[in-house]
Parts: sequence; structure tokens; C-alpha cells
Amino acid sequence: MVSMKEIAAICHVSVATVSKALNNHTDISPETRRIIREKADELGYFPNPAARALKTHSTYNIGVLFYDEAHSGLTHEYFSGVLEAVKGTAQMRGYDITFISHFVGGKRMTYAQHATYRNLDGIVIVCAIFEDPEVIGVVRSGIPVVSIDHTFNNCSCIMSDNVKGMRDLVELIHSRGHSQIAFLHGLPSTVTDARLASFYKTCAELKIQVPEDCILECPYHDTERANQLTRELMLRRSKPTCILYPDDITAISGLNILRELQYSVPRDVSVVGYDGIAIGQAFEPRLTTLRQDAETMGSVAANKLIDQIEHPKSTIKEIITVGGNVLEGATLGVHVPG
Amino acid sequence: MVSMKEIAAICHVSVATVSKALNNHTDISPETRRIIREKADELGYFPNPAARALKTHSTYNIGVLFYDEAHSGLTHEYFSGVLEAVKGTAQMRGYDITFISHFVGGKRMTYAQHATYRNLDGIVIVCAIFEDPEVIGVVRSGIPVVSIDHTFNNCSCIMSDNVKGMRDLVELIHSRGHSQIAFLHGLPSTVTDARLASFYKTCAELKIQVPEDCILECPYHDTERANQLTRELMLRRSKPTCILYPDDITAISGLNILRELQYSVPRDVSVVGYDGIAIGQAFEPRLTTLRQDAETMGSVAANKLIDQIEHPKSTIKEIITVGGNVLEGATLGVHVPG
DNA sequence: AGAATTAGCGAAAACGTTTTAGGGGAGAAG
DNA sequence: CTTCTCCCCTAAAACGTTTTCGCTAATTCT
Repeated sequence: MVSMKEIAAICHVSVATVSKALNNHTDISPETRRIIREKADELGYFPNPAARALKTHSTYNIGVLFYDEAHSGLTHEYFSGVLEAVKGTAQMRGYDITFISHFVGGKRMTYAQHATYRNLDGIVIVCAIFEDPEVIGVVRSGIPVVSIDHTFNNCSCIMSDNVKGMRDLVELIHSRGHSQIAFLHGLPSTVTDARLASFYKTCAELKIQVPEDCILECPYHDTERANQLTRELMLRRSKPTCILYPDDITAISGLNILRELQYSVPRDVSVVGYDGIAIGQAFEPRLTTLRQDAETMGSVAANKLIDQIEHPKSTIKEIITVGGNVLEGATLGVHVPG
Repeated sequence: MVSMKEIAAICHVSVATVSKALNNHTDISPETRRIIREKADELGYFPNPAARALKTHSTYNIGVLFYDEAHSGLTHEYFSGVLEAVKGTAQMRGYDITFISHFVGGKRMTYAQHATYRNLDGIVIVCAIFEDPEVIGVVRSGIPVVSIDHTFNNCSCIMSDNVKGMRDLVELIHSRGHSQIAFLHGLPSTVTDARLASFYKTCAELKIQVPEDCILECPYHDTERANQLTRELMLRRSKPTCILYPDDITAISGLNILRELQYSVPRDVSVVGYDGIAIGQAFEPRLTTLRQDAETMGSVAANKLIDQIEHPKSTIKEIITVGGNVLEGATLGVHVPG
């Protein structure tokens, strides 16, 4: 690896001058700056990140907090889509990404310790247990943080627009003649709460009756529970004409259970999901769902974080909502009353 | 952050002594070593990785090469399962992981340059274009490398046992009475070639006729192509009684197309996938498939790599195959000839 | 012309570690 | 008593940057 010392020798200047030339300091003449930069490019010089980190505590490394207890985070298509976009955008801007964990050198440490240990320039919280004291610790650590789908105090947040998403879905369902909607929602969280509130509000606006026993809790991706609830719903005297699942995975599972039970989808009952994962659109009938724009979310998050790292003063902390699109497939049919 | 200097001051020894005590050098008396270690633990000392990297060029950081042109790598359940396991195992052993890319500081560099730039201790090639000169460059760079599902010269490799996997599937299919099997295989690669060879070999052993026009190429995860081929197959005079897809995604897609075409699965035709992704097992009828053990693969890969990093002499380079399990679901039925 | 300012550059310290070479002291051998 | 070993430890250099301070020479001002 070529170092500043070699460049300095070749250009007959001191190491200090090379450093300043490459870092755009003002006390270097344009001429020497040009010469030094040309030589540096020619030799393929890159600053040694270890040496730089030692002096400046900046590493061009951003941490990603990406944890879920089931260790299925990476296989969750929405989150991994976000991660992929964070990764791509960060790399384009010259940052590498590192996963934050609890261990280093065989010893347990907190997330915040890990982040300072590695001198991470900033952190994107993609998926985590937001109430975990350790996660809170990260937010309080002073390292710039951007979070996805959860608002923390005093840091920017990229939110999928769950309010609009749910409204769009309900409006679509309503426009297809449905008034008996069952809503299976995930466990309480920022996301679930927003969707739930939006569901109630939109139904109220559209004058859709919402019996309490049609609002059921079903953890995200819990196909067992979704199947069970689906069976229960279809055993009732007054069956729903449309079932809204917490996500596409449970929706696909529900769809297949309904067929198993000899119901025709969408003739007998309509099925709607949430997320817009690929497999849901890959076969017929395509799933009606709301596609969350994971790419935009991840990319906006990375850009926001890096702005904050590079211009801490002039970057305002804000909540940015990213909208999704309704994908209408044949699992949602027209309901003819009576 | 507490440094060696502070520990040295407290223990009334020199910084060099602290370093040697913590690194198990022999020229430190057991007594002083004990004292120093106790103090270090008490103060929560961790060596500064930047300073250490500057001197030793080792970072306790391993790189992951994880690229695919469609930027869907992270959303590929098998690969992301492997990645998750690599990440978990590496972290347990004190290593962080970093994605290797083409960019740093806005400039393009090769994978190998990136890896040396960041002083990565080793690299796991999880998913990449193995013929890419840049990837070859990584293997040749001298940095320890372990690859998944592709054998490179002079480096360890973790292979999913595609030969056994395919044999198990074909034997199962045969035992259910099928003799007209259509095999949709992926684009040529180490993996595809192994499966294809195993398919032919097993069919020969079981005396299953394999007409050439029943062996069709269908890129992995290409549901469009899978659907098209499925339609074509079912228009033939002599239809297959079982279709073997390149992966679960295309299998699920094919399954639904078949239903769309009013075929009953498995009564009219059986469907078999490969991979064992979660969604395939989450609804009825469950997909018959071969579950690849992504967790074991990733974890073995990480352990092998770290062994190689820490004991370069005594770690032998080898090809380790990891077997999978047949998952038999109701998409494979018994075929009654005639 | 002399004084004051400024532009351009370099010397050296510092970041926190590892490692080499060597030194002091105690005990053993002569 | 001197010399040789050996044990335990330290001083100092080195890794590759960044940054502070100061210096020289050139330019501007009085």
C-alpha cells in the first residue's frame, strides 16, 4: 500500500503538505495541490483507514442494527430489502457497513460499546426491539442515528407511510363493494398502531361497520396463527367478505387454507396482504397488497445518516415518510351484496 | 475509552508490560500478569482496533462477498440464511463482518483492493459471479478465503450436497410411482451441474427414462420462465406426472399456474422444489422439496475461515459438504400408472 | 526603505498499540 | 569477588495519519 510518505518523497514536499493537499486545506498553493493529487491518483493512493481512525475517530463505517430474536431478520424480505438499499447507498457514498452485535473478542458488550469500540460514524437501526435499553443506549450514545419505522427522541426517522397505506387499501376494498372486513393485525408497535388507527379512521369515514370481533391479533409472519384465525372466521354465522392480513406471508398462507376449505378466492372471500413481497406477485392469482418501498426507505435512511455525519450542523433531524403503492391482484374481488 | 497508558499508570508498570501481559507473552511474571489483567477487566478495557490494525494489520473483521446483479441477494432466503449464520458465528468468535464492495470514498476499486484497504482478516464468498476476474483476484490476493457452493483453487469450500440432495429427491419421486419426470434446472454453475449430473445418474440407476425434452433450462427464481415452461409441458401429448423445479420460488409459482390451468396437484401432476424456504412449508399443501441447511453451511464456513486466520499452518484446506433433508409435503402424490 | 502582513510550507507531536533491543538485578558458577 | 545467566521489565521506535505551531520569503502598507 502506498503511503503519504512515498508521495511526499516523490513530490519533494513534506508529509504534512501531502496531507493538507489531499484534505483541501487552504494553506497549500493550487499548484502543489495539483501535483500532489495527480501523483496520488497515479499511484492509486488511499488513506490508511486505521491510521486515520486513530487520529480522527472517523472510519467511514456505518453500523447497522439488525436484530430479531428469531434470527430471521435477514430472511424477512422487507427488512432485507431495506438493508440492501442501505448497503448500496452507503457504499456509493464511500461508507462500508458493519453489523452491530453484542460480542467482540469473545466478551459481551452493549451495542453502544460495540459502536464506539469500532468507531462507527453512524448507525442505522433497521430492525430491533425498540424498547430494549441497549437500543435506547445507542440512541443516547451521541453517535448519529437514523431509525427505520420507529421514532426516537432527537434523531431522524424514516417511516413507511402506514397511515396512507392502510387507507389506500381500505378504500380499495370498500370500492369493490366490501363492508364486512376482518382485520388481522400484528403485535403492538409503532407500525401496527399506525395501521390500526388508520384502519379505524378510514372505516369510520367510509361508514364501514367494524365489529370488535373482526379485529384480531396475529403476529407478523405467524402462519400457524393466521391459519387458525382464518378457519375460525369462516366458521362464523356472518363471515367476512374480505380478510386483511398483517403481511403477505400470512396472506399467502391464509389464501391456501381458504382453498383447502373449499372456498374460492376471490369469489367467496377476498384476501389482502401487506408488504408487496416478490412471491406474492409471482403466481396467479396475484396477491392484492400494499407494496412498501424498501429501496427508497433504505436509501433515504443512508443518505440522511451520512448527511448528518458529514454536516452535523446543517442537517435537520426529521421524520420522513415514504409512501407505498397498492398492488391490486385477483385475490380481491368485487363483492355483490345479498 | 480506557487505554493501556492508564492501566500502566495504575499498575505502576510500563505500557509495554501491559501489552505483553494482555497478549500472553512469556517474559511477564505470573503475578504482574494477573494484576494487569484484573485491572483491565475492571476498567472494561478493550484494545483500540484502529491502533492495533495500524501495527498488526489484523482487524478482527471478516469480509463478506455477497453480490448479485439483480440486487436481490439479500432477499434470497437461502443466501440470506447462510449470511445470517456466518454473521452469528463470526460475532460469537469476536469478529465483525463487513460487506465487500467496489467503492470506497467515491472511487471504484476492486474487491481485493477493498479487502486490503480495510485490512480484512479473511473473506467468505457467499454469493457472487464466480468467473468474475475480480472475484478470482480476491482468491489470489493471499487473504484467507472460504467459499460457499463453489470450489476455488487452494481455498476451503463449503458445498451443499447437491448430489445427495438430488438423489434423495429422485428416489422419493420414484418410490411414489413416477416415471415421467420433467426437470427444470437452473443456469449452468457448480450447483446446477452437480444436480443435473446426479439427476441423470440416479435416473439411470432407477431405470427411469429421461427424454431430452424433459430437461429444460429455467433460471433460478425466474417465475415467468417457470410458468411458461409449465404451460408448455402440460400441453404435450405425454405430460409429465411430476415436475421438478430449480427452486421453491419457481415451484410455488408453477404450483399456482397448474391450479390456474385446472390441474389438481398432486392428483394430476406432482410438484417438487428445492431449497426448503419457509413459505413453502407454511401453507397447505406443503411443498415437497429439499431443505438446504443454510445455518450449518454459514456456521461451518465462518468457523473454518476463522480457524484459518488464527492457525494458518495447522488448518487444512478442504471441501466440506453439508447435507440437506427431504421435506415431503402433499404436492408430491402417488402416481398410479395407466 | 523599513515595518507589517500574508501565503506557503515543514517539523514535530499525537493517536494507541506492538515489538525489538537492551538493561538491572538476583542468583549461580567459577 | 568476579563473571555469567536468566528473569522480568522498560525505552523507544514504528505503524500512517492529522494538526498545531512556527518559520521563511514574498507582498503590501506606511
